[in-house]
Parts: sequence; C-alpha cells; structure tokens
Amino acid sequence: MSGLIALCDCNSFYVSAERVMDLSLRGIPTIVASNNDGCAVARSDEAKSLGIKMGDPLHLIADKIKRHGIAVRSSNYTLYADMQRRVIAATEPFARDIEIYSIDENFLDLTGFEHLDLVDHCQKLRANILQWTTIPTCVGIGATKTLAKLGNAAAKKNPIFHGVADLSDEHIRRYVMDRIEVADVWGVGAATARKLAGLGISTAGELRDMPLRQARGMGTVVLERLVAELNGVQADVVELVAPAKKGMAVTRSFGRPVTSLEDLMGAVSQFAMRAGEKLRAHGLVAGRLTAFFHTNRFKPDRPQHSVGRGVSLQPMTSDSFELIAAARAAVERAYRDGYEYTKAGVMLEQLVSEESRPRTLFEDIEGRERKVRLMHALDQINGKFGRMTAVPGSQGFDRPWKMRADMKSPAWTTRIDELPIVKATS
DNA sequence: TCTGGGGTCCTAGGACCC
DNA sequence: TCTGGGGTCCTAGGACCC
Repeated sequence: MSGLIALCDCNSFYVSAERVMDLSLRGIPTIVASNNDGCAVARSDEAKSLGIKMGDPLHLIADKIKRHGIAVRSSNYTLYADMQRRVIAATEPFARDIEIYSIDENFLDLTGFEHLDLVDHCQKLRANILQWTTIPTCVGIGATKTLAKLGNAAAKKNPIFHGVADLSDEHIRRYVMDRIEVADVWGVGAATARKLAGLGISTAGELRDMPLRQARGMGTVVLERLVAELNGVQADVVELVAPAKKGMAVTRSFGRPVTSLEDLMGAVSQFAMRAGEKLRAHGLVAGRLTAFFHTNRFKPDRPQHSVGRGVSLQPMTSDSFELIAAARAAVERAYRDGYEYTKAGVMLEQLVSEESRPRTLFEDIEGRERKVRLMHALDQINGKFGRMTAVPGSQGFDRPWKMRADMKSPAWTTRIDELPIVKATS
C-alpha cells in the first residue's frame, strides 16, 4: 500500500451548502455562524476579503456586517449533513476507498488509478461534485496524508493550480514546500510553531529537513511522524472503516445566562437525553458520564465558577433516563448558587458496543429489556415527528436558556414541508 | 544522616484538528 | 445583550504493586 492519496476539501463548505438552494447568497459576502449565533465558522471568499476571520465573534463585527451588507446564516447541520452525503456519492467513482475525515473533507485512496493522469482525474472529480451539488472543491495529491493536505492548502491558496495541486511531482512539491509556512502544515499548531521558530524553522520544507531524532526530542512522536510524512513515508494510512468511537459529548452555550439550579438541571437533562439518543444510534453503551458547567470565561472580572463531575455508570447503559439521573446527581452535588452560568454539557466515556457490554451479577434482565423497548419507542417517535417531540419532563418546558438561531435556513432537502417551491412566471 | 527500583494502570491536561 | 461544538492522541505524574 504505497499508492497515492488525494484530499478533496469543499470550499467554504457551510456557505456553499447554504448557496445550493438560496440563490440570493451567490456572489454576496456570506458567513455562517456557530451555534447560538456566536462566531463566524464559515466565510465566503467575498467575506474573507472583507477581513472576516475564522472564529470572529459576531457581536464584535456587527458594524462590519451592516456596512458591507454581509449575509449571515445560523448553522443548519441537517442541511450540511445531507450535502455531505451527496458530495461523497459524487466522489465514490473516483477512488478505491474513501476515508471521511470531516464534514467537508475526504481522503481518497488512488491505488489502481495510477495509470491515469491524476491531475486530470481530480479535475473530473471536482467537475462531478460541482455538477451534482454545485459545491466547489480543491484537491491535493501526495504520497502521504500530510502531503495531500499540503497540496490541498496550496491548491486553495494559489490560483496557478486551478484547484488541483499534485505533490507527487517533485518540482511542484519543492516549490510548494519552500513557500508554505510551517504553521500551515497539518498538525503544527501555535505551540509547535513557536518552538520551531526558535530553531529557525519557518517553512514546510525546513520542517521536512529536520532530523527525525531532533523532531522526537523537541516535540513528541506526533512531530516525528509528521516529519516522516513530509518525507513521503506513510505514518498515517487511509482508514477503510471508521474506528470505534471513544467518547461522545453534548454541550451547549446558553442563549442567556442560567442562574438557578432548576434551569441548569433542565438543560443538563436535555443534553443527557440527546447523548442517549446518540449512543443508541451508534449501538453503544457508556461506562462513565461527566457533567460540567461554567460561567463566562470572556468576562474575567465577573465571578467565575467551573466544575465537572464524573460518575461511573454501572451497569453500562444507553438508557436516557439513567443518563439523566446520573447527570442530575452530578450537577446537584457540584452546583453553587450565585453565579451566571453560560455553558454546560454532558460527556460520555468508556464506550463499548451494546453486544460486548459486560454483564453484571444480579442483573434485572426483564427490567432492562423493558427499558430498551421504551427507548426504542422514544427514538421512533422523535425520529418520525422531529427531535424533542417526546421528552422527559425533567428538562423543563419553557427552557429560557435555549440557544439562539435567528437566521437559520429551512431544511430544504430533508423535510417534505420545507422543500423549496419553484413558481412559474410568464 | 541515611529512605530502592522497577513495573502497570489510570487520569488530567495539553495540543491539535475541523 | 452578544465569544461554538465535538472529537483524537499523547504525555506526565500519581496510585499502587512487588
């Protein structure tokens, strides 16, 4: 297995997904906001050139948005997940295997396609995705994932590549590596970049030439593997099947601060409920649950409080009511009055598949089966009529803390009552 | 005054990713 | 008024054991 790897990445994915159906956004500077309409998490090219940065808090760029007429959308994950599915379908004919790396990026194993002109092959891939979904992409090709990522970064930044940079070509590889900053290499974050700068390493090419031992000594095995990958030695292969999940979390910032135990319990109950749904959807059970909550860290002058309490789940479970009970108990113990809480969450760890769940002594088998059937019925109802149709009363009914999403597009492609309607005019 | 030398397992926290 | 959510991997260091 030493074939070439491609990384295909959707340009400004959330914005491009919004533009599939909403033609009014095309050509207009557009950003998509994070949950709670907090920060900019996707920007169109037009928005980028107006200086909008990834992660910019919306309330700090409000005047810029107004001044330039930037369109804003709340994030619509149902839409993005559906678009992702379509992008993958359009990609499948072009690779032996695909590893879905994130919602907008796929690694392609190009083994078996080497006899083709790979740049041409990847241009056809881009054209196919564009035709099926209208979503533009860029592609990087290389001997390792790290090189494919690097090629992708080059293809996005430099128009001479017309969207496809093939780093299996030595000249192109050298050209790109001498020009890309080391901080833009996949796996090099701020902390590592700072250390490397101290050694006079500022480009991808200089990192490639760093002795492996030095990389190991300065960083960790992670950096050592990274240097190997830049030299074309595979340390990270294309995964054929998704590895088992190790943990899961449901966390949210609140639309407005929570100041009572009752509201906090309500929120955490809802998160535990949702966490149970996710577990069951993956056929998993959890052995440990942690509930956490904290005040606004961006206001250090205000009283701060931050806690997380873990409890072990015995027997291991995916039952929402058991998860809710565990989460509520943790919150009750950790709660302190007199603070404004702005975020909370439930995290699940020690996940194993339902079948390989360890059995406990004195297990109430009948009671357990009843609970499983109840959860199944709950999932069916909520799957059919929408999330939160049937909910436990413990999460409260008015939910003053629920997050804001004031500019959300419809579920164009996944709900029959929200399909776009085309009106004929003559 | 002087207080071994390994192992293993687990957890918290850092770093990084999209 | 207003600053996202959800992951992975690695290491250091503590607890415990012989």
